[in-house]
Amino acid sequence: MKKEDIFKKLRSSGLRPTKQRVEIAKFLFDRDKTFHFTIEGLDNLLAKKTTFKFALATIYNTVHAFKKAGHLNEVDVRGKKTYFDTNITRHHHFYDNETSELIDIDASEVVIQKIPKAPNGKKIKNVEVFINLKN
Amino acid sequence: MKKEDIFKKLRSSGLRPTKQRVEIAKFLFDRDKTFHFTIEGLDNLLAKKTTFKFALATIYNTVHAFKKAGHLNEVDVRGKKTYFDTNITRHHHFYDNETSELIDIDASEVVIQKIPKAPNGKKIKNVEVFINLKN
DNA sequence: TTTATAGTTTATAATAATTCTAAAGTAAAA
DNA sequence: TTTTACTTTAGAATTATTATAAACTATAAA
Repeated sequence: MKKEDIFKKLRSSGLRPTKQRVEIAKFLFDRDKTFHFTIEGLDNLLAKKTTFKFALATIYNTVHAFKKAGHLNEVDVRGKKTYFDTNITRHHHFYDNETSELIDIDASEVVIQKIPKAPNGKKIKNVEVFINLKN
Repeated sequence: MKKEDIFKKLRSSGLRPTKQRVEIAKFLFDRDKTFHFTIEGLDNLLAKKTTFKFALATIYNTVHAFKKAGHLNEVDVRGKKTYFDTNITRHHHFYDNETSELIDIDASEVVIQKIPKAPNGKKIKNVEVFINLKN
């Protein structure tokens, strides 16, 4: 992913391509596979993998800005920390309780035959399947 | 639900039937329909609906003791607060983002036709379907 | 029944994750 | 350039939850 593309990605979603945002975007989006993370985890990884120094608040700000712009998804996981996912397509998750690890499941791998209809006046926004794993 | 039954329920799961536990158990389990709550919500309701005074820590302790004993389930909901559910059978949920309300879906109302197999050496513990609602 | 003991409750302090604040810094517009 | 609006930052504040340790209480033992 070229620097220009990152700039475009940021600009097109109304985000100024600051040093911090570009570094974080490079780290998050320049990869082949989906990446799941918590803010704390991202903070640690950025500290290790980049020479740049980020305020924790900036990581919160940036991740939320990316999420708002649709570049990141938030995942429902039981527990205190919020998980994010670079996979923004509709998909599902395995969750390994032992390791607190999330694994993506492509939407095509889950077929639901029957589902109840939404209650009074409501509509179904989306259906998430969450598969808990054990050893 | 008679007081004796509550005593039994508590004793049989190794919990002394203290005043606090009996009151909270009555409030939680003596109802026809499933009840979903957060600790904060339960605290407010207990303050309104009972004459008894509970320390917040006791509510946390008690709810966790009930959960550990299998009388309550914890539900995965995005957000800071932990949700609990008096429905301890395997089931699914609607979640109404507008009102932060959970609605139970009976297991029989969801039929999944296809599901991926668990990764390397892991087993599937359970499958949760979470249906987000919109207006 | 008392007494002992082990489990409970309580107020408060501590912790953890996250958000807020306001000052200093920086990208882009004028 | 200069200005303006957006960003970053360190640290304070907030929120949900857990830990602590002293007072209390249900139960077992005498």
